[in-house]
Amino acid sequence: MSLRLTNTLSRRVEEFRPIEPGKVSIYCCGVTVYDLCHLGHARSYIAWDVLRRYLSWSGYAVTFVQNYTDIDDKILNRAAEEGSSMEAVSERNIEAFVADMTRLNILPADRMPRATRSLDAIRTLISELEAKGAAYSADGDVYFAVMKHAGYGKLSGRDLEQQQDNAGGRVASEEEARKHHPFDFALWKGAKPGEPSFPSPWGQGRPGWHIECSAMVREELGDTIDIHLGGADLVFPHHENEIAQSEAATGKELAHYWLHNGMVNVGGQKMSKSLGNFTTIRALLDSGVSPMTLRLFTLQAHYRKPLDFTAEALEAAATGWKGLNAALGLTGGVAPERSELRERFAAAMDDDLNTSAALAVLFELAKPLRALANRIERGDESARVELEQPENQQQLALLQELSAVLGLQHEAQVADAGLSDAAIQAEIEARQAAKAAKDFASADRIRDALKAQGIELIDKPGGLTDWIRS
RNA sequence: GGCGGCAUGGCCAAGUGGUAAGGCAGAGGAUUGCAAAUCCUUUACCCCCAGUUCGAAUCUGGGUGCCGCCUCCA
Repeated sequence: MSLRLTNTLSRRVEEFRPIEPGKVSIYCCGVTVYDLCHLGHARSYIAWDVLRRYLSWSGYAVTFVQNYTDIDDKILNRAAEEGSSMEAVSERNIEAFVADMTRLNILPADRMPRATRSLDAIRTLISELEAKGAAYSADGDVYFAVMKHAGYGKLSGRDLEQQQDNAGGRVASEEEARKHHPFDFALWKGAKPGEPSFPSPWGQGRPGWHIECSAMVREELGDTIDIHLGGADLVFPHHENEIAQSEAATGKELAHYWLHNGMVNVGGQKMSKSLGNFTTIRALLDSGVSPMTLRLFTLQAHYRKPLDFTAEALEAAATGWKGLNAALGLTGGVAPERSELRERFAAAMDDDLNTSAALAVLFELAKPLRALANRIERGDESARVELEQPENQQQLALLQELSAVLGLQHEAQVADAGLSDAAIQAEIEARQAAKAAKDFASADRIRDALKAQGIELIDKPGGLTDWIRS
């Protein structure tokens, strides 16, 4: 079986066939860098990271491009608020983006173009559209004429005639007045006083949001790419407009496959900055949730479905990850050539990236291994011997291999600088003395005190006590 | 109003015609001074109604509830 993906264009699951055998070009809509990334971004980029890892694992040479939108009203607003500049806000948030993605073990894109560095490509594209009569200028702005593009609406299933009379939510503005059609959108926005602007044939100004992506896709990957990625909230208008611009200019299909991830919800509502119900990636990770827990949490659901973010679900993922992590902490092994479990894993992933089913394979692989790992942790030498058996070695290597495809990697126990090993050992001995004297109150006090410092005691048969940092 | 999607055990979540994966929680057991941790075992007929079928969670029709997009948004 080969990879099948849900293509938003057809709203169906389609077999994946690359333009060039063995190669895949991917463009992923990136972030507007006016603030820190939240869990919605994490979910999206984890999903696409897994797609990319799976394609690579399957033998494809993947070229992955992701953009930064570094000029936008929100960035300018933010800069004005804090009395800094557009560049300062962008740079800071790009740095934060890279740091957050790195923590989540998301592979960096092969190239990460920025809107402000792609101005030539943007201006060229707008000129072409203008020459083809698909764009018109009005008072320093340039708009795309949706009525001039026959395929408009093909991605989002929108009918211009039907939508026209309902403009609910649309705000009447000067900009609206300049448009020929309510769905027309700005390719170039004339400069406003005090805002950064760039020269163009239409005067000083800056690019509209949608044209940036069209230009960057083309510049980095060409007229037609294999896969275009993004959040479900980008289907309309962003991706619809992107298609219209690119296809009107080149006359070629922009992307063969459009994949969209579901939203992260909080209390049944979409997590978003405008609703203010968001948790940033770093706030969550800094609160003690491990990056791999977050990864597991998102991968337990299918990427297209909404994912409700709750403390309970996260807690469940944390406990689940603990088991996988224990098994992944083991070393050694040689993966078998063929394996029924590897085939099950691949079959699940081929089925529109069914990571939930793929994870079931990992849990199955990990089950006996984590038992061994935990026994070894507790000083059981026979477990060490069992682990050496070929069957376990193969299972371990396979677990490592498949986990890597999902970007799941072993997390070492968090080092606790607070207590030295010797100090902990001394406390354990004090507790043992108390136990020997049947002074259980003191013994419990010592145990609780250690636990409060992240040291967990494990009583073993024979009156011995091990400890681990929890 | 238009377009799209979802509804599976206490929670999360796979499964798209052949009799319900997996994770968490819970229960029982082992271990422990008691715990914790760990190990073993274990728990569902799929929102409602009607229909198609030998057979449906899975297909069709209707209903109910929820969500996303239509305005910046992963």
